[in-house]
Amino acid sequence: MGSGNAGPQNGQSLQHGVGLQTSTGRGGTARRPLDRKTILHEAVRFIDENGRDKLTMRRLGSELGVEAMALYRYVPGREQLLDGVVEVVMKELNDSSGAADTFDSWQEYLQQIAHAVRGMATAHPKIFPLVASRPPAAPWLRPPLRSLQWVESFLEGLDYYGFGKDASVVIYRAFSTFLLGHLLLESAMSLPGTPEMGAEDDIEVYETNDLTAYPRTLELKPQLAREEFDEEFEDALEDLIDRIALSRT
Amino acid sequence: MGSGNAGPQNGQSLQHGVGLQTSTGRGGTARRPLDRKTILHEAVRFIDENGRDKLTMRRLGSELGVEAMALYRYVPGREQLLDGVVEVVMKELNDSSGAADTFDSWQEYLQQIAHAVRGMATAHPKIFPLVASRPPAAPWLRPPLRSLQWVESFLEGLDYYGFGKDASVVIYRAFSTFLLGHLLLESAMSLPGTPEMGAEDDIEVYETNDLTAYPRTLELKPQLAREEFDEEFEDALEDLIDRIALSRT
DNA sequence: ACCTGAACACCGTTCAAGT
DNA sequence: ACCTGAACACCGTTCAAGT
Repeated sequence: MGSGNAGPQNGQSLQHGVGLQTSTGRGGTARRPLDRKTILHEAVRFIDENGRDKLTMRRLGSELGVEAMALYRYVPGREQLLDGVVEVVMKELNDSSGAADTFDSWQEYLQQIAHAVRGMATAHPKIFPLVASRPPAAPWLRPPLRSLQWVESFLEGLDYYGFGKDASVVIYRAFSTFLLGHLLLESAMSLPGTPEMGAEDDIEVYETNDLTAYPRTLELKPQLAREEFDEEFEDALEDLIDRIALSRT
Repeated sequence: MGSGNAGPQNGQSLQHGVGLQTSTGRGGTARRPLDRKTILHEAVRFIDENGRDKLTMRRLGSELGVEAMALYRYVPGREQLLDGVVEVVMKELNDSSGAADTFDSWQEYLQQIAHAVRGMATAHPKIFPLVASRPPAAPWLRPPLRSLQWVESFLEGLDYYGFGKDASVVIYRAFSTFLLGHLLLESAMSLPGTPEMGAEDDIEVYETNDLTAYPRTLELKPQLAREEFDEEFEDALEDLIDRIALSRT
């Protein structure tokens, strides 16, 4: 093991050949126009792949074939860039939701809404926490349902199915917390898990957290470990819809 | 105060502690022992006050009266420091929960549990998102209920009140998503809100997001804006407990 | 034993300057 | 009009050196 090696091994696996852009070759130079939309979409792609913390003005620039400073012409700063990322996925969500009047019942409508939001969360598990926790533009917009357009369309749908105004507000709130809880949990659980141990001595051990001090947890570990997010989501969604139906009187 | 001697004492076991102790440092006491616990508690205090993004190894060090590098003797790095912060507040939560057998019914027991977790979230609104979204140590621990000790004690309580193993797992999961949804929402909404506009000309305006394109949202804005988190939490908690009662058969 | 100085490889952001 | 070089004030982290 460590001979007097002076070379510092940094624990990062960065620097694998990325750049295929940067002019060179390709007779046409093919410089993308580089507008705000291009930047935001690249940012979404990058976070999907590498996670929020790896997104850096400099790295995003190089991914687009420009220096970081060029981005400031289109985006005021890193924070607003992240806001823009949230905007992009919310727009995807808006576009993926069907019109209210294409369903046979309000139950089906709400089901479809919920599934559309879940689709966004599972398509972008590393972005969903941003949707969930960035401060909303208006204080009465609740994460993760935080776009005016989305809320307007939702209220429209509820109106179409005959829900009154008070009921609509209650439903919007119940939906928000329901979706936030389930989807954030699902996003969080789908992510890597703490990347410990850089040393290459031990490999095993790990999995066993020494649960001997926690007998009940140990006993239930197999059941706790079997996650059925699909089923859990569907069951809880049905529950929620049933409760709404009951309160409709 | 003394100072009969003239001339600067050179060498000498420097107890001086004079000097740069930045602002918030307690004036009097000389050098704190600086162990892991001290560091973690200071980190909690700092995030409570300034938020996660402002917490920096260098700033935390200066808050404790040392250079940043001194922290690395007690904490492996910034990420693990944040993990430690989560540990600290989870320990507070464990200590604040009463023993299961001090309640008259399982309903009361669950109520108390839920309120204890909510207490943690509202005491540390800037830390709760960390509790909610850091990858859990074991993949079958769900945020925000992510400490082995907590889960063990919870399972113990459910056992005490006669819940079977399967029911306990179901309840643990339902509780997780319930608490995650409600408390994360509450934390997120209690935070500053996007700090736009640095100009000091107008104050008003702002509030009106030009909702003319969103008539239904505009109409419901007053009701949407009136947040009653207490009531909402209590109502939803009762609902959850009622559902558990029903499934108990 | 515990802490610091100095150094390295990064950051976000600004601004004058290039084309 | 759009981009870059250079610079500034920060970061996390390592390591040899101080006491």
